[in-house]
Amino acid sequence: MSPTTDRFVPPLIRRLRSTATLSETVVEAIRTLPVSLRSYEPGQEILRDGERPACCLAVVDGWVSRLKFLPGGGRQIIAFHIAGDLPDLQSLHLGVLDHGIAALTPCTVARIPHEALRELSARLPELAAVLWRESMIDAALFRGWLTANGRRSAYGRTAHLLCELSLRQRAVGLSTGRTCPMPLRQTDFADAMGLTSVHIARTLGALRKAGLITLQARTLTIHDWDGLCEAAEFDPAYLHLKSVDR
Amino acid sequence: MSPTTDRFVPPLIRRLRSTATLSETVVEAIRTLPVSLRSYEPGQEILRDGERPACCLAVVDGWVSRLKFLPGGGRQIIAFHIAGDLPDLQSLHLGVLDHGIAALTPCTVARIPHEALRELSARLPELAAVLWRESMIDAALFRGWLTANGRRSAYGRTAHLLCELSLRQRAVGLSTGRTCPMPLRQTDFADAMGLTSVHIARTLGALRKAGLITLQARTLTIHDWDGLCEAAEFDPAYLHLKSVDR
DNA sequence: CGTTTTGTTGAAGTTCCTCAAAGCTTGTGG
DNA sequence: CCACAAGCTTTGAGGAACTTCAACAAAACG
Repeated sequence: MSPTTDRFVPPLIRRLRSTATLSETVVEAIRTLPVSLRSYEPGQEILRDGERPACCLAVVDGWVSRLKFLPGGGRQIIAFHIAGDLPDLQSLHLGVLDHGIAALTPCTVARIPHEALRELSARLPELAAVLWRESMIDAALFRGWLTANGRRSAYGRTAHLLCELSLRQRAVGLSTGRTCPMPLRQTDFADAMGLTSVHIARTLGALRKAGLITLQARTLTIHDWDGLCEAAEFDPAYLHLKSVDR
Repeated sequence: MSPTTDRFVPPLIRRLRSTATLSETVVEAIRTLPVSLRSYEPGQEILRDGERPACCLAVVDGWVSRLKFLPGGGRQIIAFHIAGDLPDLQSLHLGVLDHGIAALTPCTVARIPHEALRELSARLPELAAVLWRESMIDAALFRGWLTANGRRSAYGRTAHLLCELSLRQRAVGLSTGRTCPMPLRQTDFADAMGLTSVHIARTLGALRKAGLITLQARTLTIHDWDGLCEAAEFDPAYLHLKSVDR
């Protein structure tokens, strides 16, 4: 196996196994995919809104965000992605990208040619099903965010996002215990939840004062998971994880 | 052809053709799908949150909404669906439903067994691709709503939703000219956009006073499409329609 | 034609925003 | 290793957007 494959495959498999059962055949097939790696600096654009990419992306390490810009200058983050995620699987069937993809932290991203994915899926329906499922989970997260942002207060919304990001990292082994990486700036929180960074500061302060979390040095510690879930009205069903142990 | 098929197929084909090119083979294949029709009254539940449906739905006539309820009593509508739409295509690969599906108006819905869809897609990769694409467009709408609700004022948001619903109906031949059906109550607008129905009343009043629309007798008339688009910062790209003529 | 649902309007309250300044981190070059 | 700059976070004060409560008007429905 090439060193590229060795870096690219483990996080992806880990992610796919967190939501579905993979046969060894599929794992072996994924190992044969021809990918190229590239690294990005925070803020750097990976794919531009309106592009017609010929590859799908897989996050190898670091964090990636997907975002839309409004003509009037507004910025909305629509998703955060961690190692193992496939942030633009949809481009396989949609052609034109309807949002941008950018590095949130220093990160490494693999590019998998559409061609290769299509061929392999055609030969291996099980792989096609896994990918389709993965793209459906992507959509489920949008639904989760839509209701979080639509019907929760700033306090509940923030708690909800922290629950989600903590659980997703835990599900792929990027965190254990009560602590996890949390590299988002307050402007990132703000643009994800449709608030201002000033209000995020106050809201995080309130969550801290309530004894639910601490957030410093890009690390989140959840002191009271049940309390945070309650504040968030958090129901992890929309993440479609195989096991939701805590 | 059975009378059931005769009612079910035309709107679906019309919808699929609005976003993709269909071969005659695929159209013929769709005609062979075994479906059953059922009618619902406004507000009636079609599928319940948490269910594991064994069928996909296709809207035959009327409007359907997808929604989530929060423990605290909040209600968020995450999508509106019109004739030809496939409102829970995702259940084909997701198993558990993470939201409810309900009738918005009197409507007729077709049920297509997962089994039948899977078999047919396996035999006809072109059909699988069309369905996958359709489910990706569903996700694209969530992204559109997420940014609309996150980064637009009530005024812009409302304008945006009206633009979308008008254009989607136009794309499948459910409206022509400046007018289209608009059966939503103000509470439906409110629950879709994360606002209160009282504020919707004021916002619709403002759009009316600005000379952009009139909305009465469940009919929307857009007097100034360009003006409405401008107020909405509307870019139809996220609908992924084949032609966006106006 | 009465009853129920839906829409409109007013007044007061809350949440969140804007503007602004100060404190804190993080990173960089000397 | 320190000094400084740049970016990020915190806090305050005032304002705008949206909500709540409430009453009434207008459709829709049987």
